[in-house]
Amino acid sequence: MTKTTPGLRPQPAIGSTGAADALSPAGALRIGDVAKLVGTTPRTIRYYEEIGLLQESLPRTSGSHRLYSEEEVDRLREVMRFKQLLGVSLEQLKTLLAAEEARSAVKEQLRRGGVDANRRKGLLEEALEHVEKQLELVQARLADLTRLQEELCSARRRIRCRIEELRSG
Amino acid sequence: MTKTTPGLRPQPAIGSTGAADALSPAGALRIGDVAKLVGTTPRTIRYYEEIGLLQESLPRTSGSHRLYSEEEVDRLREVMRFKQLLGVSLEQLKTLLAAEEARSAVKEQLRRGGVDANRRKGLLEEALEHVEKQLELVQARLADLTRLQEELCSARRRIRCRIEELRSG
DNA sequence: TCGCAAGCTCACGTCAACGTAAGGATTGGA
DNA sequence: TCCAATCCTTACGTTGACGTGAGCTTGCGA
Repeated sequence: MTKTTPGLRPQPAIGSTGAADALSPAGALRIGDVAKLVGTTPRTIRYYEEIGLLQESLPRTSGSHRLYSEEEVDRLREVMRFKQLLGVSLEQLKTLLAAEEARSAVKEQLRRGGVDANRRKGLLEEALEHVEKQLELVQARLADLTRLQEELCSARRRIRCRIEELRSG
Repeated sequence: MTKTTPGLRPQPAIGSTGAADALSPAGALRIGDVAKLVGTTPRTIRYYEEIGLLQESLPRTSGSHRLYSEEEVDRLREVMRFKQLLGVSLEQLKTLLAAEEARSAVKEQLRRGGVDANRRKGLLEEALEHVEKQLELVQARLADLTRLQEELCSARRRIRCRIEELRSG
């Protein structure tokens, strides 16, 4: 706690330098605010954009400061969550999270009122595939972890039993 | 698949250059065999030894080739399992896996017939603490993964529903 | 209008976790 | 005995995932 403690945990605060709502697009956030919200650093966000894990954050401000919508914040949250829980590389995450892109493409198409049913169905099925792939991974990991947990529990039982033996025997 | 595909998956084979049982100590394995068994490389095993994650593999052959017992292979398996499932650094693993050391100390003491009950109890309680720490971590991870799984399941449901709507509506 | 915190773009630094190559010693089978 | 495969140590290279300035521009509260 010598410095200013950059804060690794997500901050519930929203306003960065005071009260700041309704910037250019509705509810746009700057990179520093986003970083605090999700518990990371601006550099990391830029890096994720650099390697194509996040889109290029268009549009920016009249200058060239990045602006983020709530959706993009959610996307970032997903990225970090999958990264932490599945322990996969960012490269793998790029393909794994293609689902989100399909989903947001669906939303986008919905908003524009484009009602090409075939195209929508295609996008939905694509999204479905990706989600199923994610599920497979998550469930495989869950199975492994559950086995590990069981083994640890029985190890704990055995140890407790031995201690008990020593105490009474 | 252009090169020789070093083989990342654990091999069920045991004999390395043919049939090799009963070397110096009973059932001793050489580093290459161990690597194949657990699905890694000799370099990695040496590295783990170098940073103190594995003990120094004593004794060696009359030359200075490392020899491993089944116990040491199991230890390595544990290391890799925790690493993959918990996604922690090797440094953290060093403290986290101290449990195994306590447990093997107990076994060691048992084999030697040393029946200092107090010492044994101490070791057992130490092992218990470590196992409980491991369990906490595993269970926390399990909880997070379970939530993620549920969310993915409901996302899947929603997508399927929409596809169905498109099909019949 | 001014000032300063926060952003931007290079570009180099870093740290963990190994890979890889060099040069030589060991092993176990033919 | 001999030799190809394996192993040894030492040391430098690499890759992913950011950290850390430098030098400059922007945003915004006083």
